[in-house]
Amino acid sequence: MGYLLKQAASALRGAMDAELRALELSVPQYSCLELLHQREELSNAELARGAFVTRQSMNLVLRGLEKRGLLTRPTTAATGRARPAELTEAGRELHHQASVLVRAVEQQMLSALTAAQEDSLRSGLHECITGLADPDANGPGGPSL
Amino acid sequence: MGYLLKQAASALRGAMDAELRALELSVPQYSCLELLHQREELSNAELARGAFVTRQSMNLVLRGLEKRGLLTRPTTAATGRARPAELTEAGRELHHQASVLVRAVEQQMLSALTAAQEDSLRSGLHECITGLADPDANGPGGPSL
DNA sequence: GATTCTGTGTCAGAATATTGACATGAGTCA
DNA sequence: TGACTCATGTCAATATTCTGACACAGAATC
Repeated sequence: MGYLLKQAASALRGAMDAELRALELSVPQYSCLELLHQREELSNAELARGAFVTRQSMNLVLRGLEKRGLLTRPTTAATGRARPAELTEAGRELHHQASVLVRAVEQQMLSALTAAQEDSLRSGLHECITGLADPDANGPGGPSL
Repeated sequence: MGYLLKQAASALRGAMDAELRALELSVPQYSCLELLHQREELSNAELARGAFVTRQSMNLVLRGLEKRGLLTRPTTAATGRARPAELTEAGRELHHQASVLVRAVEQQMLSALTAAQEDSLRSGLHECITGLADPDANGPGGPSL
């Protein structure tokens, strides 16, 4: 089962990578754009958690995107150390193009599934995530018993 | 949905990584051991495909494992250039220890799912994989329509 | 008010994976 | 036989990511 999950994720990433290459975007870069599209004003650390990479990796991604003029970050933090990023017009435009490609990949991935199956898959994955995230979910008596 | 898949795969990998660290094994290394356990006599390229990495990466993994005495490869190829790897006794032992840990992680991941849900998830993932693998599955008329 | 704790951004180094390339062996076909 | 194609193993260089570490800002605690 774990193997299946890995295989599916690998296939998805490969397909996304192939599509996004036309826009000179990597998967983490697209993830960053997508997250900022859904909700602007996200800090580096928040983006890193959302894209499942470390703060350091996201920092490099962010710099690259900033250098390409796709997003802006205030030079000084308004509060704390967080410098929330924001998409520029060019960033929004590129994200739109990319999202079309990614959406097509997703639809192809789900093309053989009915709506009910899709919903079941969604909830199943969600259960898997919460199962792995909460090591104490099955009681404090000990996970192995 | 793609996000959920990525999240689940990331969580699984993280959990596996944390467990396998005790045995000084990385996830690709474990994948290699697992593949060889299921079927011995696998070449470098076959292992690479099975573990979703490139031949070059698997080559490094294989060398590391060979240096640790966990597997052996003939110095000369019997036929072609393929030098099929084989687990040593130490390799089988370490794989056994690792598989116990990984199995526990998988069970925890699936702990909140019923057998039926698990089966549904399995088939759903399988459909996703085949959907991404066969770009012409929905007919040669064009994927976008 | 001082201390601790948590969260954040960043630097440096190492580990890892990938792209690109090349040589070798096997099968195919004219 | 010779040319072609395909798969494999490996090398080199590059790119990406992670681990470890440090400094800073705010909240919590005493």
